Amino acid sequence: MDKGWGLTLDSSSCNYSLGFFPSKQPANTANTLSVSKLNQETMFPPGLGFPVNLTRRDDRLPSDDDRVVDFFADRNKSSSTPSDHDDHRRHVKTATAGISVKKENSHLEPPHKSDLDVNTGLQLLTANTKSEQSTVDDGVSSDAEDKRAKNAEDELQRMNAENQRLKEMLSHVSSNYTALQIHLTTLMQQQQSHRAENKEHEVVDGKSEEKSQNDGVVPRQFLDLRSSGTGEIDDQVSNSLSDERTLSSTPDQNNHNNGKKEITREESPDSETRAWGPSNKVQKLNTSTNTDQSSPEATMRKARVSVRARSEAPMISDGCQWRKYGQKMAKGNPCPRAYYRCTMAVGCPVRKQVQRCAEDRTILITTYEGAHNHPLPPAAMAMANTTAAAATMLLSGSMSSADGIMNPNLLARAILPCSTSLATLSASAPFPTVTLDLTHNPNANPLQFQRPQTSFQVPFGSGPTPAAGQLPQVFAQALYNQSKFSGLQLSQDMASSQSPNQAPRSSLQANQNQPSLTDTVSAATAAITADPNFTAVLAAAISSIIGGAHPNNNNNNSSSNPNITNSTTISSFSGN
DNA sequence: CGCCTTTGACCAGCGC
DNA sequence: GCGCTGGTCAAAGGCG
Repeated sequence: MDKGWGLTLDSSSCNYSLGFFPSKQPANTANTLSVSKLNQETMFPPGLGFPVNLTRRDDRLPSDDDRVVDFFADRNKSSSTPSDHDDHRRHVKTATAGISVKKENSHLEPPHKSDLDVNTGLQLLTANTKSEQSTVDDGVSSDAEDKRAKNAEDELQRMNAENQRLKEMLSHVSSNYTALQIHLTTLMQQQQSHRAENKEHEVVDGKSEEKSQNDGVVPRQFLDLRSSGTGEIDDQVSNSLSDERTLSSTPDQNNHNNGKKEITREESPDSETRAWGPSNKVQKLNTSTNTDQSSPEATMRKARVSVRARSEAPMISDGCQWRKYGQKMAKGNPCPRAYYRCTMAVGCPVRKQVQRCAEDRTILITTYEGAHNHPLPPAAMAMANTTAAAATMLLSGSMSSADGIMNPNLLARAILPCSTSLATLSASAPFPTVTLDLTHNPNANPLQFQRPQTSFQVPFGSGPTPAAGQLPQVFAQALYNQSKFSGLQLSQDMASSQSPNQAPRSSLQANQNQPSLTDTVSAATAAITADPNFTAVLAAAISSIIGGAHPNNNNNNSSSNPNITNSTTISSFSGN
């Protein structure tokens, strides 16, 4: 494995890891920061675009290496009375503050005892308490109590010191991330200026690039921050980003798509892209001031994600609870448009419109607006994170563009980098809108695929009808397509037919040529998409990588879903 | 009884 | 200013 950012999925330990891999390091020895699926409080610190292994130990959850749990187990065996046991439990919980950080073979600094396992002290405490217990049993009184108090005090001090060290580690990681982000921004700016000089060339290159995209040969690896030996950001990403800017700045380039409805500025006569609520102000806002950008909620409220999916049901099942508050006949569409608001929490700003497509009434157009301000059930995480990520990228893309115009190609490919025909941006609409066209789904349902050895269960909530439950399928299909082009590599038994050294592009070809591998990929995709934490990680990663993304995504806390039974390494960030 | 849908009224923005 | 349109509100009624 080369140097760069990567995401590893270790389902055997129920961990996702997103980290920076120094050169030639296997994933499991990389300087990764892992997110424990078992912990309910997986954190995505606002300043950090990637998850940090700052997890809270939960003694209700079993873990092989959780020495807190082990300690309690020992206490359960040796404790004389329940009250005594509870006292010890409280004591230890207070001492450890319930926070542990595990760093795997850090290359940033020499391994430290506390880095390897913060709970080491607990072993000592266990030994101490055990010896104390026997002492008490022998009838020796005051000296033992003093000794115990002293030991407890020492432990408290030690834990405080450990906590301090952990804080330093966190700030160190945070500063590293900030430095990387600044570096990325600088490189992108340099590339952009460089590309601007060669704009004439870009016009020509743009044609060939568009052709390649239409052929579906050249993937956009939107999470590929793999870098060269000096830790610099891959040129491909920078080129890609600057290419996008160049292309978007020349609208004519977007029309070289053989008449297909591709990533273009949507000239939709459909009224679905019209103003929505206070959105009528948007045109003013676009032309006058962007003061609302200072308000994340306001901007999130404006960004809209429209999903087109085939469904016979009146409304797709996305896991959320909605209340219909209005229905209108929209111009140009004989089908009424229904307005829903999220009722999973009081004051949740998320709304959605549901309307059938005028041209094809089997297509249900669902437009989401806003970000949930409450925890979501697992069934709702996929959709919520997808829309939130799309909205975040839409806004961040529009803000980060040099000319102040959002970058449709980049954004659409960031959402669905594999299939440019699936994502459409509407710049003409009052609101910046991402349209995910998920109606092109000729393949079999990957979620229904089952490997002989492994069976993946999909936790998405099924709708009242099969059609109503189709949405996760199309999302999985979209991700499946993405995986085909982003070099999704499966390790061990998941992809035994593929060499681990195989280049991602080769894996692309392998995917196209080998049905078995395609099935494997689809199965893995199903498993991955079935897990809401993955989408959370993905959304956070996307948000952080695209740059300046609004980190206040509330969709990062979800319950675990340890359905994946294989150890899978996603090297979709690998590129060349 | 509480929650939900229905549906007409109301409001705001935009174009003529 | 007026009409059109999109979006929201809220009263009324239905349903479990």
